[in-house]
Amino acid sequence: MPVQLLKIGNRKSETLLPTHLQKEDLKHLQEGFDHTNKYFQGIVVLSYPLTKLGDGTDFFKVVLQGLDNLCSRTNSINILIHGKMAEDCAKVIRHGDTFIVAGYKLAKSPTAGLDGRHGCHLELSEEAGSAIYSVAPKYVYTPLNHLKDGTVVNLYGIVKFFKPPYVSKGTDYCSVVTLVDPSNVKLTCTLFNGNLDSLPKIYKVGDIVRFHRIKIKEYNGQMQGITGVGFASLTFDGTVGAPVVPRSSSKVYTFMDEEQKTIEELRVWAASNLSISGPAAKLSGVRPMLFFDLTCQLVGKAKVDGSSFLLKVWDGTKCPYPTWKVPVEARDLEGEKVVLHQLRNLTVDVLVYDNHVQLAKSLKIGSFLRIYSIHTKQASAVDEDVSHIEFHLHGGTCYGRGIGVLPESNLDVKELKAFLESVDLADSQNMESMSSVELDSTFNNVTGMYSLFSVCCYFAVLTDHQDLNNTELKTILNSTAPQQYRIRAKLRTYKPQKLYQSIKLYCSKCNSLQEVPDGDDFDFILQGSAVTAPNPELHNTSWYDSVMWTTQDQKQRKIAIHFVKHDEMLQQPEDTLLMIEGGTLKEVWKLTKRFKCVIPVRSTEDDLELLDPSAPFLLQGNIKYYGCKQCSTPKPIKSLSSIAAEQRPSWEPTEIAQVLGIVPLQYVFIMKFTLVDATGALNVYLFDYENFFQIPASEILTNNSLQQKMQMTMNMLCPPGRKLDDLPWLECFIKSYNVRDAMTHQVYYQIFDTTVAEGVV
DNA sequence: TTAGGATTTG
Repeated sequence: MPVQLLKIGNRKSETLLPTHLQKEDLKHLQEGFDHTNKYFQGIVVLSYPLTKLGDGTDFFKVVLQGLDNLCSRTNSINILIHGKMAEDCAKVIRHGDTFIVAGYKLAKSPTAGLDGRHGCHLELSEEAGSAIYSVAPKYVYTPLNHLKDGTVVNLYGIVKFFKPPYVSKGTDYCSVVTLVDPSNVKLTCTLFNGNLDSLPKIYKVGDIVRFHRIKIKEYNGQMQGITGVGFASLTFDGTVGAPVVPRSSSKVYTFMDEEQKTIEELRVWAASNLSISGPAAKLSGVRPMLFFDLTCQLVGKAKVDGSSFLLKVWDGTKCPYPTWKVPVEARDLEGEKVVLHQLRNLTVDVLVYDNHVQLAKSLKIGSFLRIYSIHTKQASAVDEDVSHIEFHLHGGTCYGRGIGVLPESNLDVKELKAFLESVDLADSQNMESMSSVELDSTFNNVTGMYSLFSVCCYFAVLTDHQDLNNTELKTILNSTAPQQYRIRAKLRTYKPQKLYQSIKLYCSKCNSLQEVPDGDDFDFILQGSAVTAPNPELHNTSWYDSVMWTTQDQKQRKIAIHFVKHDEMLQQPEDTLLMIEGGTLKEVWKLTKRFKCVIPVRSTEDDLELLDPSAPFLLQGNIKYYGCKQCSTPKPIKSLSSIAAEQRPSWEPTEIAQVLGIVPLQYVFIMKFTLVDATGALNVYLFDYENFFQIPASEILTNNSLQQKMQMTMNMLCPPGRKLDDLPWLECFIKSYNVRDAMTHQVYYQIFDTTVAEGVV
């Protein structure tokens, strides 16, 4: 049996001492007594190094002192541990810890005369059925505003700043960590250890740490933390609702309900009191002249010179600028040749300098890294017309500059891995994914634009009805509706010119169209609903768990989050639906980054309810889902529990809308195209969810690159500043239909079954 | 011992 951790106290999740065991006093540890169901408890006052006996078995000796008479030397007893148990015990035992031993054999101590300890010793081994329990000490944690010079304390803190471990100029690794806690006091800690694993495994600002036995010293008029004997740390993800799983710097640690509660409270405090930045930058989002943290996979590495080293990395997205390639000897480049070639358009070269070289050299190809504070530098080589972007990890550790290796269990790594597996490599090599800068420069340069069109042209392709022949526009204008046609025409102009204005919300039940509300409307509704405090009686039901806290600012706003459970368990954040009361727009937005679905709600006397019908009833990723005010008849929130009870709740917006009695509005593109051919001109409407542009209308408002893609498509269909003769041909299907009222009759035309695709002239 | 947060200038 390995050494078990035991907490003496009254909490339910503790490993309990078997009930048949009874405490034995030191004075009863005598030959002739029955020790079968007895245990002895004492404090470690001395331990000897682990050794091997003549027969090769491990042997470990500790001295335990009884609790009743702490001063007397005869109050201590030798404990001799053999075999596997000796090894286990040697790893965890620390001077001053309390241990319980049971199932021991008692024998006369041959050294009693010399060491003055108890006349008998206790022998333990796994084979003899012995057990050792380590009694978790009751730790006291000092708030950061109560630290005193020269003390050794235990503390919790939220990481406000950190330098990932780096090789110091001495013998150890060093990591600098600045913490903050609800007392709003900061503490910068300088942590040293020769073993990388013994330093806190901090991956991002906002992580929460628990430090044990950290030395407090005053330095430059401020308190400072520094590692000392027995320093140990645990690190946790700081996201509200994420699983509370400690990343440990030591093999054995205590972590129970009380600690879990502390972490959850700190997360909640941090969520409303600290501004922790949003999602990390991707290569597709980099701009010149900035510093950013990159989560990526290492594809290749090479020595460059004495003070710099090359890392070739990718994150599955394409940098929108031309990137530099650091020239290295082929024989110096480590990494799978085939992979390096396959990913050549997606990898970027990061040059690391000085103190980072040693760590960079030791990195394994394929490992997942977070490179902190990479500098993107704009530069141009003598023989290049356009500038390129360079990635540098400069020397030094300012601003946390450095490299961290992330384990595969890390949530960000899991997400990145899944994304990397989904990347279509063929896609990165064709023109469609030509970086936007390359395209921009093509468009800004007339010669370039024409040359692009001389080899390729964009036009609409027909997805069906291939049997239809082309009809001239004049013929269509002279025909009665309704009919369907295939046409070949040029796009002379279109409305709206500001493409984002083409997005509307459409109700398929009452056929109404409306503008997409802007963020301010939603913010206003959220502020209004925050006036009603969450009703605690509605918290923690059979199908959701609730947390509530009050902001520390003057408003003393109460926020409640209800995490919907599945099978009585909380799900992973990426699968979780949660409901929030009293949150601000920013807080709601932050939650959507981490959790699958967010539903803003407010309390009534007997159930939660949706906010005003003009607010989104659901947020998923970047998308806000709205319901039709006329057609919806909202049902109580508890109707959601029926989806939560499904075997695999998928949290589809349509399904959520249905159970909540909401008729969802759909995002659509509405545009007016003026088409011309040799015979006439025709105004045609585009009403489309996603087929025409191959872009979902729901995503375009929140996605810059999709907006760029749409603009590119329109520039292809209707190149600005071009004469009519030079416009590309567009083929599509249109249908005519009648709109009548008492006074008027009009024929309208609409594009259907048409998708924009690239075609060669 | 090391570093003690507060961007390199390749």
